[in-house]
Amino acid sequence: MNAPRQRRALLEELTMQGVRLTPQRRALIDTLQEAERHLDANSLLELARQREPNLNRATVYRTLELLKKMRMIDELDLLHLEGEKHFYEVRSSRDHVHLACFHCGRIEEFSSPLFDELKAEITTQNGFGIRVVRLEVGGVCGACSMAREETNTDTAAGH
Amino acid sequence: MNAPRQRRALLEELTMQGVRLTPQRRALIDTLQEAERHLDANSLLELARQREPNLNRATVYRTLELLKKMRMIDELDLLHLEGEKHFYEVRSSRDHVHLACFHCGRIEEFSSPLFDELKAEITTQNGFGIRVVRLEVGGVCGACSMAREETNTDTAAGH
DNA sequence: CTGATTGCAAAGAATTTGCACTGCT
DNA sequence: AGCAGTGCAAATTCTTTGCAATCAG
Repeated sequence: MNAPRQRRALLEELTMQGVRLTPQRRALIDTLQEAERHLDANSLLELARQREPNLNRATVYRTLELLKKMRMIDELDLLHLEGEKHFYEVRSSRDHVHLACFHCGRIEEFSSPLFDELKAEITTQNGFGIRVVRLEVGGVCGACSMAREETNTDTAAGH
Repeated sequence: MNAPRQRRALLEELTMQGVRLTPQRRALIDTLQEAERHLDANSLLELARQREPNLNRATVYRTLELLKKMRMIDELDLLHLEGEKHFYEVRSSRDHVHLACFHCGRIEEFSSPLFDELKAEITTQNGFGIRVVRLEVGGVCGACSMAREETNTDTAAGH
């Protein structure tokens, strides 16, 4: 019972800001909020069309731009694991690191007090007013590196 | 007396890895290393052509790909401050944050022990083998936010 | 000598834009 | 009713690719 509340909040926030609520936008926002993975523009289009068949690709980009500007979503690249697309996620209460595994392609999220401290440091030491933070890490995830070690016990070529 | 030494190191590293050293690659690597700002593929092409006029755009991309794979350069987006280009920098000894000012467009670099600790935490807590780290922060830099405050003392709209 | 590297030109992927029409508030 | 929002199709921007010619080691 959490997602519906959050969704309403987003939609309300938009109307409060004087943004018109069209069926297209509703479909896009609902889709973004219910997504279980990070969506790129194209997947978002396809998924949102299941709710609102009358939805154009250009509208997707325009809406993403809008939501980005209103700081309701964050844009990620996930280190270009697949092509040059961007991925989007609804802004959560807490910034987190994205760990992208080059091997299996999985994305882990990780938040830590150290991250928050680092942000605080940036603000105080540089007088920098943070609006967006994007921390992406690429490498080999725990599961994959274990799998690799097993494979490599006989070859002795550990990487 | 530092840059030349570093340059030799990069070129040597490449030959050691059995990579052929063409004039084109030399020009690209020299240009990257002597650059005072973050270069995108197109600026890199233009600058490197001053050294090696016989240099094609495709070669630029292929070389960047090579250097990325060999972990000699890092790729940045700088939060798409201008278009969707990528920017490149020679890997330095220490990872650092990129602070991109939405107002004046300047890029500040910032490194901190906290950042290193955070990376260590990612390794130990997640068993994640880090290969690339990209931390990009967007907002308003110190200089610009001071300038804004002055402008806003009479309007009282402090953001 | 020979396979890696390049140039060229064309293709591709992702995103943006101009304009007439539509529909939210 | 009026203007923000949309669809459509064309344009842009950035990057990749196939293939023949070239060159580094």
